[in-house]
Amino acid sequence: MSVKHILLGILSWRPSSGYDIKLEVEVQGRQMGWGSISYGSIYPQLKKLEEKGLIQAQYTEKSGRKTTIYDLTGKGWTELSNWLAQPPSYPTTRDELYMKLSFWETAMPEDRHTLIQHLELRRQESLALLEHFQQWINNDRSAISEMGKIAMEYDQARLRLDIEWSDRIIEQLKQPAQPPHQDPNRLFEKARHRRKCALQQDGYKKRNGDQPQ
Amino acid sequence: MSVKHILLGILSWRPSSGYDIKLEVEVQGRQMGWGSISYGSIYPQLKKLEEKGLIQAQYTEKSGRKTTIYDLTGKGWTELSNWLAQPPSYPTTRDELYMKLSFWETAMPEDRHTLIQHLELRRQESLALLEHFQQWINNDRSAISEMGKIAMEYDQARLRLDIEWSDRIIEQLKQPAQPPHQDPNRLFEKARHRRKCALQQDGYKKRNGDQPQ
DNA sequence: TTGGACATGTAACGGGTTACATGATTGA
DNA sequence: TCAATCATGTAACCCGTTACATGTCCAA
Repeated sequence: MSVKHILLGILSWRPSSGYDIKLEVEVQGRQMGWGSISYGSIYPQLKKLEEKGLIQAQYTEKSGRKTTIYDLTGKGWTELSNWLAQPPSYPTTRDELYMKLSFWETAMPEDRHTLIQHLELRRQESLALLEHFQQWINNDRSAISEMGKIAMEYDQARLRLDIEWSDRIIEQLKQPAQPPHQDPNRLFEKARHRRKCALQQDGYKKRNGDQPQ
Repeated sequence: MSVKHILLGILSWRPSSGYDIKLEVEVQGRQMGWGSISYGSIYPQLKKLEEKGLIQAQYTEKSGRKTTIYDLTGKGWTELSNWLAQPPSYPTTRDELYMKLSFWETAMPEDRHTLIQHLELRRQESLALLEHFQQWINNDRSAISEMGKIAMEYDQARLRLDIEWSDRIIEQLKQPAQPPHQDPNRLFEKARHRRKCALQQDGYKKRNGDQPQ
């Protein structure tokens, strides 16, 4: 889950410097849905892993520049295996768009246009990622294992679903607003009222130069 | 993206105490893919939001117990709207299973069984979540907006895809191992060799009581 | 009368990013 | 010679969780 394991994993592919790792994560991470990892995270962690004897430094020259290449030790390989054998925890995604979708009705029901823009942005980003993928998977430069391929195909399927749903939601948002699917306690009505009152009161305060507290 | 906005969002649904919010996030968060938020995060943040004048406390009695109910102020509502109007950032998911899938080939290619177990666990978890959803969406107790419904349907579609793919991958893993999809530099071969050497060397050290460093 | 839900808090810690600092090499 | 890339690091900070502390009310 942590940077530590990602580093061990990347080093299992090939011996690398901190700089290499950063680049690798930048590229691979794009696919995998993790963003990049900062140097402030990588270098200290590499030191720690070396102290623990999980990786080993080798000071070499690489095209004229000196760099420190790390590789896994036996202990490192077994540590990596142990981690892989642990049952993975269920992923949690904090999708800002999804959250905004859930709060939209109470906070700004009158403005469907902005929400459509958000969805179009998302659609476009997913599409870009999908294309990036499609050219990656057969680029003949990168090593892709049997499982790596499966994982990528799965990712592509997910992206296609995302795009499909973006379209579907945009379509619906262009139609006139529907009443809530269900609302046994008239919550949305109340929320709208609370909002109106709160905004009015605020306006009143401003007009009279009232300071809160 | 932060706790702050989630709190404002939840409070837009209905005025709530810190305790209420925790419960709400527990239930809703299940669906939405965010986990829960700790009290250590909620209460201090509520104080801060009150200081900033985004929310307002009201000390009341609720079925015999005194609680502090917060509600949005006008300023709070506009802050929430402003946030909603910001283009959402593309979500990053750190899926441990996905990562393990990518590292599996180099670190433990011989053990496909454990990986199958991971996938079966994932399949089962996704299925449970899907069922939870299906009963939620028509429970006639919760308020579900037009967009909330769409979001949930999208989630269900995603979960069904996840389950479908778990099955597909499990199926493939039960077949004999395939060679890499592509590997122009014989990376996987090399990795296997590096691993073997590293483990042997480690074994050697142990046999001779050699201390690292 | 006791355990469990309700209810609120805080201090220490952890894991990460940001921003900053430094310097070597290379190609335009 | 100057900008870009390669390369490594650190200190301050941010945001959140964990663990702990405290107390009330209700039902079995």
